[in-house]
Amino acid sequence: ENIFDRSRMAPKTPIKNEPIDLSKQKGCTPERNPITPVKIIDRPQPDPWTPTANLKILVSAASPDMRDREKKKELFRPIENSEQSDTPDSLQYDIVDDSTVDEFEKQRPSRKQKSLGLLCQKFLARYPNYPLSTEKTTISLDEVASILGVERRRIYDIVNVLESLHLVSRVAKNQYCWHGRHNLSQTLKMLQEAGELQYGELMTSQHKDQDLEYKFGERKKETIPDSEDRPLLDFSEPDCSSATANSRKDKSLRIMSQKFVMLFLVSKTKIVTLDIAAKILIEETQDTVDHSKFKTKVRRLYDIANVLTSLGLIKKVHVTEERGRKPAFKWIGPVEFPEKTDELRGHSPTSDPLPGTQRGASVQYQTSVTGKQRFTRHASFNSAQPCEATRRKVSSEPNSPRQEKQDENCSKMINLAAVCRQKIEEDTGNSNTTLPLSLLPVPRDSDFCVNPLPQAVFPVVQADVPSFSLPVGISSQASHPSMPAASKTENGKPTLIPNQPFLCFPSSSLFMLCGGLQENNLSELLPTAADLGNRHAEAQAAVPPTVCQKRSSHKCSSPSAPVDDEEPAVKKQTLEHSFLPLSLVVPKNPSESPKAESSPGSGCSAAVHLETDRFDLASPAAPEAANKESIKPLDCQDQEKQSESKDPDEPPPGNEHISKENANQPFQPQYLYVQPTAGLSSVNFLFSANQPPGAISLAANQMPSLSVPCVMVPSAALASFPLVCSPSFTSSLSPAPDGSFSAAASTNFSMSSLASTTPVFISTTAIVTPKVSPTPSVDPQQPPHPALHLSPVLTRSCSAVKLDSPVCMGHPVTLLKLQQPSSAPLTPKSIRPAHHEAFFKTPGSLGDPVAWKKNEGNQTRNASSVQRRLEISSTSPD
DNA sequence: CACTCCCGCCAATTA
DNA sequence: TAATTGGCGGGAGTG
Repeated sequence: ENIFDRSRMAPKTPIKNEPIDLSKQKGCTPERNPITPVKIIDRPQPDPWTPTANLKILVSAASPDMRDREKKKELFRPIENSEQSDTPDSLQYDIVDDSTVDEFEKQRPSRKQKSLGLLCQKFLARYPNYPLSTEKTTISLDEVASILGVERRRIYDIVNVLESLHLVSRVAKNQYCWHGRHNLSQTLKMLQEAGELQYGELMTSQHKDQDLEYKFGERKKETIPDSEDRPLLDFSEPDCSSATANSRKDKSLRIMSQKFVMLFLVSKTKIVTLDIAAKILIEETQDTVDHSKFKTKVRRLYDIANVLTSLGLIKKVHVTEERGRKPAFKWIGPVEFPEKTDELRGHSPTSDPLPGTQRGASVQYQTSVTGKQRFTRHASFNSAQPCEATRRKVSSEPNSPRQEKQDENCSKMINLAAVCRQKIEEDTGNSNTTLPLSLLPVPRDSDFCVNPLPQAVFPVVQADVPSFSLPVGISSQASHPSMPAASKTENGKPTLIPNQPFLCFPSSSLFMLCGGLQENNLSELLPTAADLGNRHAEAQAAVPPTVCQKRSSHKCSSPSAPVDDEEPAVKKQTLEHSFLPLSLVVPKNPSESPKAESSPGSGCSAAVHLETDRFDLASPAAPEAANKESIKPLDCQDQEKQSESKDPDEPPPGNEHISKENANQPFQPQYLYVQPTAGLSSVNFLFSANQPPGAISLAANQMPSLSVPCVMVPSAALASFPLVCSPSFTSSLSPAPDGSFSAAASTNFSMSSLASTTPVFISTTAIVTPKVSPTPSVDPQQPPHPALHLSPVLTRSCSAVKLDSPVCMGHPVTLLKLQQPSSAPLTPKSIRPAHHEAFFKTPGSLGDPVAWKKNEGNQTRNASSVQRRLEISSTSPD
């Protein structure tokens, strides 16, 4: 009801009997006072107050009961359906009201008065739709239950649905955090996308609902489980989830709710009949569905529908078909989301007139900046929370900031990945190509990270554009809400992102990821960087829109995370050997730096690890991410050595440290070049091995977030491209015009090693396209850019990515092997180990092996990816 | 009678 | 073991 205007928010309030305890509303905005007789109808009525309204008000004032009545009416009326009208309705509505009003007997609490819908309204009335970000409103189940005069059970029903839409998130036992609708659109967008993947075909293929039905029958099998069971939107971490995963927890209401919403979003008509929804939602095959199950499902759908209705997202209608009239619900919530995901999806980029990147970016940017809350950064996003399991465990503690970051990071990373991927495809022209990384957020996978990222968000780089760069989120957004500046993408120009360490070279499908060297500084830098970035961006025009943040850590992981380092390490190694044929190129500086010392091999391994591992992991999030500060050099020997000279352990105070280096010796970044292996055929990765301490770090715990400046180059590309990337990116990126940067820049080229391999150059300096005017120098002091961290998330995303990412749809993507513990072939099937399956299964799916298999196409792949995820998680624990 | 969907048992999970 | 969560379905209101 209140959805649209907050101004009107106040409403309903007083619940019938109970005295409300305002105190409990911790965060509530002051404004809300009770009572507005709101009648809002679906239609946006600018001015709520109609003559009738006044009347109503009076009435309500007079008696609470009356008020209730009114509410009910309001609530239900719209539902009552009618096909719809727009304005007229309201009028009628009012009229009707009056007439009918009397009928309602007030006293006895009719069933309706106890309806979930009404209850939900009351519930919602207590919290602002758009709470100030500053205030965190916590919801105590007990309190609410008592206030609303209902049993807790009912509150769960409401909260679960709200949680599925991320309007609230569970913080701890009995405690939920109210986020409001800030992220609703993002969530919906995600759902829509996810829905398209899952049900899209259905919908598209047939327009009619009826058809859908039929199709469903067939399709149901296919649609399966994996995705289904897990909360699509929950951006939880996969890993975690896997562990506990299946329990009923994530099973029903939440997921059902999301699926239900997805159906609406996917449906052209925006109308979904209950029975169809029920059928679709029933995991089992349709045929098997026993009636009882169906009935149960329907019951649940009503529950959900009531809540959604209260949220103003749907309304009840009836559709008449041959068979008669069937109950149905119509989506009345937002339909269009800011960006179309499609762009990402695959549509040929080329066709895009604008440089997608920019465009998308800009959009996103705006979005984020503006009203919507940056999905990325918004705290509320946290809701995204890590997998439930995890969450719950942690439940006692309120969301840690970390989580937030992670989420954000995840999303950013994903975006980035998506971009890259797309880019690759574009450049390559070959969609089929297997990409080493599939960064795209897959809906299924999305569980983990995906937040809100609307794919659309990703800026897609257009072919025309020479290069694009993605800014990686810098520090956690939290710290910088203002990231926006960075995001502008003004033109497609090259690449540098102010904050962002990643560079992608469009041209040859090369992607460069450049990390600012020092993470440490990031935090500090960011702000500055951002500013600079803006300017810079403007000046240069190439601004990356997305906000990828630098790193992400999983909340799960804590720095101290228990996770065994070793295992991951082991895995990594294994992987290395088996999978990655790496050729490491370590360019050393001719210069003095001792760092160079590291042997390529070592470097490689380290680097590799980083990459690989993180693919999944759940491990502890690298703490580093969390703080910019602490990232230390990884285990890389190289670094260590390097660091030794400096102080390995100590993360240099960043700036100084850096400055020194720059001054004295240019950085010499080492890059690891990963040859395309079977799996990776299309892309090569270059990671710089020697970074200043800050640059690459593997967290000790495996969580390594990788903050590495790295370059990914498609193998093909290598041949042709000369790519230059400066690890120290800073200069280029950072806006700082000062010339500090210069030193570093020119210095290192270590062509030699690279040369052997390819024509690619990586230089310390950032040399990018011409456009980027390298502003000469950045302050050495300010390490302009945060190093890029591949957050676990990212990694994970990579690994996790399904073969078919939604985005890719058609293109099978190969997962990075890195993740795989074993050298097994990449094929999806082979990949999944039996035991994994177990994890994978959802209650529903479990039973039906056949179904499982059936899912071949996408499903299978998905499954595999999922499994993979699971696997990892499972293994590590072991 | 068909829809809705409230109610609350009771199992799974957590604390 | 106690408390939370939440699946589930009987069966009661409503129209």
